[in-house]
Amino acid sequence: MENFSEIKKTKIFAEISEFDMQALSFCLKIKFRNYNKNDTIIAQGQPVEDVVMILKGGAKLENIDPFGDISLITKLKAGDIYGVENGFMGETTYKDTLTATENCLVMLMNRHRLLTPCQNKCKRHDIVVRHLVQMVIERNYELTEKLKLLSKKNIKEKVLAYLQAQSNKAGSLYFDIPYNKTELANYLSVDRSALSTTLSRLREEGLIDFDKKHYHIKKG
Amino acid sequence: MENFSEIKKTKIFAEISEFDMQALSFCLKIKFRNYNKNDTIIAQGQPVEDVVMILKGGAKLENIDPFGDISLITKLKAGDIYGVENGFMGETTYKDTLTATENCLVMLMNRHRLLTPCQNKCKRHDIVVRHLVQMVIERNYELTEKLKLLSKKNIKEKVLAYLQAQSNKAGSLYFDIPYNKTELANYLSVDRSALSTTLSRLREEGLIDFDKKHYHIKKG
DNA sequence: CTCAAAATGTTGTAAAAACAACACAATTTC
DNA sequence: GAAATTGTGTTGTTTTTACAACATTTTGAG
Repeated sequence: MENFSEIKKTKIFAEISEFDMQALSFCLKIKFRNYNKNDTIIAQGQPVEDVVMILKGGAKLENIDPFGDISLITKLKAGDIYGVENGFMGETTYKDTLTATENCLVMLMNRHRLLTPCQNKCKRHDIVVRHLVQMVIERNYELTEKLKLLSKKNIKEKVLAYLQAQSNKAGSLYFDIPYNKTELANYLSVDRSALSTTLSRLREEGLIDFDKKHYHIKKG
Repeated sequence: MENFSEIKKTKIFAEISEFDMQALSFCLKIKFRNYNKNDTIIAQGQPVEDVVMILKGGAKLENIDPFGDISLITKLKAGDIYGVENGFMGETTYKDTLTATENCLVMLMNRHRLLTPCQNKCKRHDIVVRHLVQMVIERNYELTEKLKLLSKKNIKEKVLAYLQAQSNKAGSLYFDIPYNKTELANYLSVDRSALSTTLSRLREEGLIDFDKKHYHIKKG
């Protein structure tokens, strides 16, 4: 089956055999698209048709507010999905913009088919729904974490909380983050130069060290 | 059945008959608790045992960070739940504090039983899970909305975006919000007096009007 | 490898927010 | 209904942040 090797790698479809995937492909009206770096995969305001899954490459999810200000919501990598909430909430248009940050292979699934138990009551479909729920809950968890970050009252606390969370996630005081400085500022909703100053001061104080996307939290 | 009239009013159990609820009660190891105003329903750090649902009354969900700063995440009212994500994510302790803001009747459900399809493959259980998923997705949606608020770069934009969202939700330019000024400041993670100043200026400019928890957005 | 574009750190300045203190209003409690 | 508690608006001060401009470094495309 087309692109099955990539599909197999994703959490949602890992348990599905190629034969079952064949049927599921039909059931979910699966389509594939290729995008080049910087291509728009989904444009905010577009009518909601599909749930999108990144199969290869990466993309950034951004929101543009009425004033034209852009904020980085998160980055998506292979296996990540976008559009389930929109589908479930009965939204008629996408509420964010998804842009390829590198060349991408993307899989589109019909949102109605994905969320409504299929007529055939196929086991495969159930498995997919179960994983989908799991992913939504994980996403929920991440959103809550980010919310706690943005609730901090100054840049220093935001950065430290972010780095601490990343450190915990990595299980080490040495870790890489997915954002460069410009993107991190955007992610934390703070001014880039202010973030730069804060990071420099934290390094000065001996609390952290960093190089490019690599960071180190110095305890004690 | 005990408290069935209250249970019946909630979205999750609305479709369940008293007879089925009887069985479900056993299946989910349902317990009831009464709390007085200001009582702690869940203390942050406590081991996760149950998913909590407010049956009567109201509560506030707050998070206390390592510095001791408290931030208001949201208010819960009858029918709202807390603890599903914790359960699903394999967390061993509750990550937030839930406090009764008025006298409360609360229902506790065993988190394992709630999330794992039951042995009896009972239809009732499936219905509950489906509604649960719906609620998690709605919550996800709300979190995303709040995230967009907190991403705004100044208090004025935060307030206006919040009020706009509430106005949309109510479907009118006249609407009530669930927070008083102090709580709103907390919810938006801004200083109370700064919020007060901003609101006064917005009223001065003729953009909005308000009294207590009642607001009015003046267009054009 | 070369050159253009993007990212980064730094600095000074202006704007915004936090903080603190207070008077007064509203609400709750007994 | 009186007293105590909590909420609100205002003001002045301090701290933090955003903004803008710039020099340098890094990255990426051809």
